[in-house]
Amino acid sequence: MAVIKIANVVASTSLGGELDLQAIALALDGAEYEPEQFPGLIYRLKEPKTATLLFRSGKVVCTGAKSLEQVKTAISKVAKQIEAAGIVIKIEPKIEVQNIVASSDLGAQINLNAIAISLGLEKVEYEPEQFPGLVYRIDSPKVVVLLFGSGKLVCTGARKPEDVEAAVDKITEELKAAGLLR
Amino acid sequence: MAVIKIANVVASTSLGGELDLQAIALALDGAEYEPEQFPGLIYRLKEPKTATLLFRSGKVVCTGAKSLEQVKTAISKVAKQIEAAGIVIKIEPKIEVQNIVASSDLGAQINLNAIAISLGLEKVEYEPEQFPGLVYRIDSPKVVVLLFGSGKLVCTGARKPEDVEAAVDKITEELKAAGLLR
DNA sequence: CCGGTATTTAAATAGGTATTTAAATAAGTT
DNA sequence: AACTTATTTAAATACCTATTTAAATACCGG
Repeated sequence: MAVIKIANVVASTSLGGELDLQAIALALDGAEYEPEQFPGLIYRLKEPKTATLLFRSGKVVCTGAKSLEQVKTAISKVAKQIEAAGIVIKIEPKIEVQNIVASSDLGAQINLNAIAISLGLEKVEYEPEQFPGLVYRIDSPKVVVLLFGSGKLVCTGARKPEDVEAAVDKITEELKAAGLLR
Repeated sequence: MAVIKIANVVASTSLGGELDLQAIALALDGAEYEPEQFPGLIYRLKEPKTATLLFRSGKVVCTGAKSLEQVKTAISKVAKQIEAAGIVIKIEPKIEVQNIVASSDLGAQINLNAIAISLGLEKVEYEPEQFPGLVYRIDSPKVVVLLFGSGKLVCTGARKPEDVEAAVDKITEELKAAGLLR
C-alpha cells in the first residue's frame, strides 16, 4: 500500500454576513485587495501556511492547508482577526472541503507510452511534448490522476482522503492487471 | 397578458443650427469629445440616467431613457445647459423615437430547440454556441425578439410601445398554437 | 532559480457573445 | 465616386471565458 501525502486542501465556508472588504483590507496587515483584478481579498497566514480568499458576500475559500484540521485552524484564525477588527461574524462556520491534491509513489518506474495504450483513449491524455505527466480520469471516485515516468503520481479533485486512497488502489490494480507494474 | 418593461428608448432630434462641439466640450462639465474616435460629443446625465450624443450638424441622439417622458426631460436639460453656455438653439425640438428595447416574461420555461424548428428557418436564428438567445424577426410590427430558455424575452427595434405589445402578443399566440407554451 | 506547460476546486466579477437604432466621420474596397 | 465597414451610446436577456489562490509532479527555456 503506497504512502499517500495530502499536499493541498481547498475548502469553502461562509461567515454568515456581508463583509466590507475595503475595511478589512485596512484592518488586516498584509491583506491584498485589488478588486479590478479579482473580487476577493487575499489573506495569507504563516502557520498554517495558507491563503484565504474573502468575498463581499461573506463567502470564504481557504487553500494551501495540508489537512482538514489545518483548514479549521486557518479559518478560525482569520475569523478571529476579522472579528478583532470590529466585524460581527458567525463563530462556527460550516466548512466544506472542495478539493484535495495528494501525491503518492508506485515505487517503480513506469512506461507511460505503454500505459496510454493499455488504459484506453477515453480516460487517458498523454501529450509529452506539452506536459510530462499522463492524465488519467477516473469516474468513481471522480478524480484525476497524473502519472509520471518515475512512478510518482498526483491525485486531484477528491473531496475526502478516502477517495484518494481508493483512486490510488484502483490505478495500482489496473496497472498490475495489465502487467505494467509489479 | 405579460407585463412589458421598457428598458431603453433611443430618440433623435435637431437643435436647429450647427453646434461648436469644441466649445460645448469646454462648457459642459463631464462632456466627452474625441473626434478621432467618434464624431459626436457624449454628455451623460445622472437623472434621467441617459447619454446624449451631440453632433456638429445640430442633430442629437439620446439613449438610455426608460420612457418618452424621460427622453423629453433629458433633451430639455441638455439643451438648457448648452444655451446657458451661450449657444442659441431651437427651444422646442421635435423628438422622434427611433428604437425601443423592452423585456417581458412568458411565465414558463420554453424549449428553444423545439421553437427553432417550429417557427421556421426564415424568421429564426438559434446558435446556442454563439449566444443563448433565439433570434426571432417579425415583419409586422417590424421588430426583433430574443427568446430565452427561462421564458424571458427582449424585444428591440420598436418605435412605439404598442409595437412591443403587439409583438409579445403575436409570439405568445404562435407558441400557444404550436403547443410550445400553455 | 524563475516562469511556463497540466490537473483540480470554491468564490465573484468583468468582458465577451447577440439584437436594435439614430447620428457623422474615417478607412477600406470596387 | 460609390459602396461598405467600423466607430459610439444605452438597455434587457443568458451563457461563456478569464481572473486569483494553493499544492504535488516533471520537463522545457531563459
